[in-house]
Amino acid sequence: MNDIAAAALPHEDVKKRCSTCSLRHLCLPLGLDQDDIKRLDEVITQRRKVSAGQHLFRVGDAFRSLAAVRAGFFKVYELGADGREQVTGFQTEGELLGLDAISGGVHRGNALALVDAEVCVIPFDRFEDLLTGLPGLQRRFHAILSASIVTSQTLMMMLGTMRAEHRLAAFLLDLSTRLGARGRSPTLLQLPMSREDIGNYLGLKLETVSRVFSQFRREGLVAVAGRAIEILDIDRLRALVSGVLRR
Amino acid sequence: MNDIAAAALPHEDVKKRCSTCSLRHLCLPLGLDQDDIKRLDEVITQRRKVSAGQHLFRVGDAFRSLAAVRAGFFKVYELGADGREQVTGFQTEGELLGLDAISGGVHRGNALALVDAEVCVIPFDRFEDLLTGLPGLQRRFHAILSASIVTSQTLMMMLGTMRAEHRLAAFLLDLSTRLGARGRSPTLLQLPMSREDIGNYLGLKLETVSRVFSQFRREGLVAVAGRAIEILDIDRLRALVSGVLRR
DNA sequence: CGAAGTATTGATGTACTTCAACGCCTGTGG
DNA sequence: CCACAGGCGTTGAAGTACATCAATACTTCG
Repeated sequence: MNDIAAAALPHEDVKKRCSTCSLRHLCLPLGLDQDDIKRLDEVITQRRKVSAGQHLFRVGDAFRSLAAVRAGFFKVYELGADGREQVTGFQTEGELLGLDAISGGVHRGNALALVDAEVCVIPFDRFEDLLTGLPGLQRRFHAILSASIVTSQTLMMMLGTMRAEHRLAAFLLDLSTRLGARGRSPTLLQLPMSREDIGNYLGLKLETVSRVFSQFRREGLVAVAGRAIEILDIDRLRALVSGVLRR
Repeated sequence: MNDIAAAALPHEDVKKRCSTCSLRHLCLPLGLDQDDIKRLDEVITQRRKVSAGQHLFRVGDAFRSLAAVRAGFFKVYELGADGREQVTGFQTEGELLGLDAISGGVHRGNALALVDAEVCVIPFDRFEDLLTGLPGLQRRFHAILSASIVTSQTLMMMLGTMRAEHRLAAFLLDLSTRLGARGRSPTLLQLPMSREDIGNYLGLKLETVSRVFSQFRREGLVAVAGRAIEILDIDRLRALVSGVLRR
């Protein structure tokens, strides 16, 4: 099963798709002309490398800028009053970090790089100023914020109503979709996070995650080799999530 | 215990606090001058009454405007693929409805008035145009969107890590805080929603909600008379949520 | 090679659900 | 006015999905 591990995550360079940063990539279809892009480039100048195991920011850090992930994978998590951890999301290429810190001016979560990563730094003051002159970009930014609300609500729905197998299926499909949209293989996934992280995100314990993976393997839904996952029957996975397959 | 029912929710008029609408109220501390307020008033002209049991919008409705709740209480819920309901939030005075529809242009949830309600209609196109000219308002709007993300994430955390009693305690405290901030009693709550709605929101069954209410009553944390709730020991309730009181 | 982190699998425990019965309240029609 | 139905809430008994505890294997790295 080592072929899976080898084939997943073709980590070639992503620079072709966005010359400066993923946010610019997000904005290109918005009718920004050369001038607008130049102004955007003037705001987004700084890049930052974050190696695996390092934090990009931590709870309580002053919020001064958003970060657009250029490469790599982040886990964002909070710590409850009694120290229990709750993972609130996994962010990869083209996704923004720090949106929840705009209100409050302080980061609410810890952003940890799960693999070596790189981000574009977007100073928020200057970015907001820029928005007032670029209605298309403003509109886009509001849509991004709104989409982030939708993502959280979808997860809420999962945590509130779904069973363990449905949650894991939904998780795999979400990852597949997001990676597929970024030109990666939608069926060969190299998970950057542990079973414990997945479980934490899904409101499950790591043993349960492991058991469900094994169950999926037995049922021929996926091939599992540690953190390398191949989706074998995406239709049945989808059917599981949509509740067509009840027990 | 009828005194509780009588005392809760003094439903007198709210016009004193915000002459046109709750959003304007939100914006007043932002250094908007008379001119700015006038421009805001020109955009927010329409009000709409929604009587109890009526929907303000439904899934799939075209998104053209946000709604600021002036009075009453809404429940926003989604229906899963198989018809299961998931309540994503309860909105009251001064809170916005429809933020999740900005991306996509279509409402993702159903907004149902639990009691007679009234909203201010905020045409979103014109509102966005207005933002470009009013940096303070823009900033405030971004903060509102961001706060909405935080709210969802907090609920995620609850659903993912907390036990039934902790969830209900957190729910009561959240309600208490929000109503308190709006000049209502923070200890005498007249819940506008059923046990089933609460359970659905918290990822629990209605029987469980009922049992936990009874448990809280036995422990002297709250007085319960149907939907009229009096918080008797807010400190112990807080201790429960923060995990200080483990079993 | 040994140590530490990570994953799998089994046995047992439990928090919550499900099923069911009953009481309370409100409204409606005879 | 009372009878009765339907919605909502409470409480008990039994069932189940997941957690917890525990043993073992795998993977990585010094």
